[in-house]
Amino acid sequence: MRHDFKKKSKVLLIDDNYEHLVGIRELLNLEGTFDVVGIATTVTVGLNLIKKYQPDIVLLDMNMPDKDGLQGIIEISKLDMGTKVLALSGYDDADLIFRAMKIGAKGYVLKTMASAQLIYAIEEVLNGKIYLPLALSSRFFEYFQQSFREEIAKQDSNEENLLSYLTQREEEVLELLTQGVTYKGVAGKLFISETTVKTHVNNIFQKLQVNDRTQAVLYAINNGFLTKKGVLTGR
Amino acid sequence: MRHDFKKKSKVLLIDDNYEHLVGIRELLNLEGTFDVVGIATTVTVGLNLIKKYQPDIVLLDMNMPDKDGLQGIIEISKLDMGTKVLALSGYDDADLIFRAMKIGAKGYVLKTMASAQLIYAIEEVLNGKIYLPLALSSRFFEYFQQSFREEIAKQDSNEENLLSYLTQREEEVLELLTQGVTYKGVAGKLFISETTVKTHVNNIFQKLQVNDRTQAVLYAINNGFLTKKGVLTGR
DNA sequence: CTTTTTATAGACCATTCGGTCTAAATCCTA
DNA sequence: TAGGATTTAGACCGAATGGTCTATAAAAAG
Repeated sequence: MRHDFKKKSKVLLIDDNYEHLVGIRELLNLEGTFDVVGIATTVTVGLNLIKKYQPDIVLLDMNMPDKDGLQGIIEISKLDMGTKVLALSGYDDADLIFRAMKIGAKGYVLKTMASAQLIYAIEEVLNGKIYLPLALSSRFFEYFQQSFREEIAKQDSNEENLLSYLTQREEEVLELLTQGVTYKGVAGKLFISETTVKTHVNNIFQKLQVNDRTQAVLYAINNGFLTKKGVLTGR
Repeated sequence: MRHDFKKKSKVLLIDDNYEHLVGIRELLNLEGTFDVVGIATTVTVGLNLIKKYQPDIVLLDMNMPDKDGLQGIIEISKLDMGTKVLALSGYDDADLIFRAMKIGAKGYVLKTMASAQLIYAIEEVLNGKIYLPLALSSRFFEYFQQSFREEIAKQDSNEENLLSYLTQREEEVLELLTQGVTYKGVAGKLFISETTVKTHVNNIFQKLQVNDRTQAVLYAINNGFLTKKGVLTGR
């Protein structure tokens, strides 16, 4: 399903570089299928224009003087108007790309890109797709995998993961501990005596080599206990 | 920099469907630039072949009988031989794609794809790149953004986040609590009396509406306290 | 220049938690 | 079936934690 042909798509531009701003506006106007409803050189002004004109898409420069471009994306999405954000930047900073995509940008393009590519990116995003140039998506994936590397290393290391020494029952107890339940509470939920819970908990401490419940909970969280349980699925 | 021309790249195939396995082998042999050093119909056998032949790349079917394909990726990377994994699957399951990429797959291709595309994907991965067909990378990004949506929602909701009521000092104390430090420990680290720490902690409990330190720590973790502090950056 | 907030700290007490020891019933395995 | 692991549970004690109240000095807000 391609986007609506009858109405021109409403576009809003936010960039602190006025020359660039006007340049893009001219480019989009020449294209004929876009209606640039507003331009802004600050995020704050841009947000007000978005509220007023309800554009379909916003081209947002990541390097803004008044506010962080990332914060801009968050605030636009908080308006909850379904406005799509295409991030613009001069640099192919992997971390920036990752964070922009993470908080909901529909695409990320470099200012150095050919104008035809920019047009294409805008159209793709308007059609509900996500646009990342090949080079940037590579950077993205590298960063993505890197950021999960340590996390994975912990979870898959069956040999070093002290959690694997826990018995079934101890896991159940630990799971309740990670929900902030007290001895009494655990006893009630598992239908066993409070003393028994204490015994289990003490054994857990021994196995995880910690001294108190807080440390046990932290160990569990930092070593994939919850993700294994499916409590935090999707992460 | 393209990959080495002098030596053929060593490829290993793991797929429980023998017909498919042989088909791909023929395809790669015909291509002439690949050396299929082994084929396996189970992950376990595949792992042994990898140890023996040290292939440059492994084409790994995600839908295996003996072990999960995801587990296969993890175990291959645990061999720590730099073996690249190209995931094969019959379905474009967003969750599966996401998880495969998360744990380090260098690419993901559908079995229904044209053989020329498969060849291309293998070459890209061998050249150190990451290959995802456009359609799949869209699915990936959708899933990616979806999985971070709730997390973001919490962190940016300044209005509902009880953490914002904490004073500077209380935040410092809470940060130490999230490291499993005791009253005595906090007192020592902040150079204040133990009583003072208790006062702060009690105030924190009031503000976060919890009853004990474990619950406070859990609230902090679940509401972006650590990520704001930059402790878990990159996530 | 007041008022409020924040940071500090003590006293007191009840509750919870953690450590250790013992022990019985059950389950699993060799 | 004998031995080991698991789950259950009690007793006892000291240490840590949580609740409440009061109070002072400094800092921030008005």
